[in-house]
Amino acid sequence: MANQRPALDPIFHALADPTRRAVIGRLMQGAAPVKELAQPFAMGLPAFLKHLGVLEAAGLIHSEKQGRVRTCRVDAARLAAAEQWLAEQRALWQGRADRLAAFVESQNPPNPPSE
Amino acid sequence: MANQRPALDPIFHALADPTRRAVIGRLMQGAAPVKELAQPFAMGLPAFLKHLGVLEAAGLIHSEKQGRVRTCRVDAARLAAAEQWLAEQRALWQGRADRLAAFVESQNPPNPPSE
DNA sequence: ATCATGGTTCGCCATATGGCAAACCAACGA
DNA sequence: TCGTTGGTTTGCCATATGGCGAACCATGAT
Repeated sequence: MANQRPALDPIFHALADPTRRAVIGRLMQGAAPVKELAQPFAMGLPAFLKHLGVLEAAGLIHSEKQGRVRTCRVDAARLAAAEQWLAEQRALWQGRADRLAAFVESQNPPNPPSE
Repeated sequence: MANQRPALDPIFHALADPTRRAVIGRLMQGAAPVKELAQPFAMGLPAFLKHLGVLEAAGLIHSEKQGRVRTCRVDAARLAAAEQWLAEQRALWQGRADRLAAFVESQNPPNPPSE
């Protein structure tokens, strides 16, 4: 389950777009063909296919074509890789000595350690 | 506490670069001036300052200048925003009907939701 | 006053990104 | 067979990104 570290660059890049995040959100609820995925968006198919290409290049989705319909599904493990990097950073931050001090002297906390 | 949802686009975009992620990782261990942050990288200062600008535009870091030294510190809450989005997606995925079915299939059958 | 240091700004360039329109291909369905 | 549907490919364009070098400030040290 703890798969090797995939390239984070393309993963984060793929997530840095609302269209692509929406596609992820949709696919998290189940696989779907391209047309259905594209339907909520105003852009044309070519532009949308580029987004799918970015997602697939990042390994966040896989697609399979049967007949003339291409069905896409998400690869949750790749998303987890991004989440894991973030969790690691947070662990670093939480382990900091000055945070401990700041927590102790919580007189006027403008940024409490609330995740 | 429940911070409002910052724009995810610039956050993920800022993270989609190894230089910027390294800066984050460095700053997670404590604040640092620009020169020290830039030192590990091969690029020139102008290019590096652009990276800092991207990070700061995303709200991931703040910087403050005293004398001629600019000191940067990280804003962990912004990172948490990205982490939270990912966690939400994972929750969606874990709640999926077909995943539930796959699990139930080997345990006991409460009620299979149709799709 | 002068000089070194730490940043900053300013053009400039190559490439990547995100979008379009239009033509095209491959499978259904009638 | 022929039209429709679902995707794909092919230019093409505007803007953004990531890097450079060089000139430029402002502060701290000598």
